[in-house]
Amino acid sequence: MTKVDRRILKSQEAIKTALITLMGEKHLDDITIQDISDRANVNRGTIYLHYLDKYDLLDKLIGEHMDRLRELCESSCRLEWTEATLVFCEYFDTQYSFFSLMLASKGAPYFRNRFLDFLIEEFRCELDVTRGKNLGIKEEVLVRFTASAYVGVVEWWFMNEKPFSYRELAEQLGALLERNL
Amino acid sequence: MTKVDRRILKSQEAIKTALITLMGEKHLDDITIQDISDRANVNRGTIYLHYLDKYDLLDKLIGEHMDRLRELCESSCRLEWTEATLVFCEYFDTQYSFFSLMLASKGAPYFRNRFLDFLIEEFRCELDVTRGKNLGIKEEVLVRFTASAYVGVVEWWFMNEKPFSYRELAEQLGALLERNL
DNA sequence: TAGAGTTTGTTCATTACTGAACGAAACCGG
DNA sequence: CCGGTTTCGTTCAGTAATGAACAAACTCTA
Repeated sequence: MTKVDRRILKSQEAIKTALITLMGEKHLDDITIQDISDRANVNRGTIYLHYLDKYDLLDKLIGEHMDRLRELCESSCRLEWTEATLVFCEYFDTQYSFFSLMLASKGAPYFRNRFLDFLIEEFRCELDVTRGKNLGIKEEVLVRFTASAYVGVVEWWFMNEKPFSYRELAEQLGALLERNL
Repeated sequence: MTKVDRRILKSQEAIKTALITLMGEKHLDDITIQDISDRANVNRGTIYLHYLDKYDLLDKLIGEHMDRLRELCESSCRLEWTEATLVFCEYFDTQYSFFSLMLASKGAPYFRNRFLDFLIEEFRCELDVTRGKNLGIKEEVLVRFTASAYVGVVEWWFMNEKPFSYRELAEQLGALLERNL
């Protein structure tokens, strides 16, 4: 990873936080590129230097969060699901405003799918259907089943404004994962 | 006032706030240009593009506050001293962290003098020693007398961490000014 | 649906900022 | 007092961001 010009990092950072705060105020469709550049205090053209359009911007923004979750996953892949889930839920908690915004906003389905795909990918490489409790169950089915369940619970947790701590969430989810994977 | 490139404004803003926060942590003499550029997330050379050195930077920073006070003065020059002082003290209050930092830090004497000079200048053009209560008193003396008194009280107010509200400060100062100018 | 006004996406020349490098000055521990 | 290290102030070629302009697409509303 070669060193990136700080101007690029600063511009992108400003643009991304501008989009996030704007999404807290109105729907993505009602946000113009001008709105974003104004809020980011950046020339309108600068946005096009880094992103195709606002959807690409949101896409990359979500992608970065998924990447960070993936990193967390890799750095704790030796752990059991219970502990790995704790690491995840801790991240959810620290990024609460972002995730709840993503799940609550109009763009929710898009984010949901990105998150689902991410989990499917992660679960797949940690799985073994050739023995044990899952003998006879198709990998594709098991993975989809579990990932959907996972997303559903996380989504519910955010939509209900953290009805309990992220530690409890992790405990419950962890137990259910152990049972199924 | 022609429109300034936003890059200039952003750089200068970052550099100035970097200096202010650093001055809250250590003495100006212990702050290096590198410290400032790191904190501002700006190339070291960029600082030299705008300022001669850290003293010039502080100088310009103080100057801007004096300019703002001068503007306040002009936009309310029709007012009596009591009301004009209220406008001043309100500004002191909103910029509390900056002013108390300036008066508390090692560079205090320098700031004090800038503030004193500013007041002397302002008082001088509002003054009339050819009649009334000040007949016979030299302008130079009266102006210096009053400005020093003013600075002394403001300094005391900041050093003692706002022993009372800025409104009270303005009332008291205003009354004393009316008596002397 | 016509037409006025936005928003978009792109181009262009200019400007500010960048990282890297450098010698010179200042600082500091032995 | 010396030699090593830090900080300074400056140069440089390269790059990112800028404001202005433009035609095209889109969105109102009359």
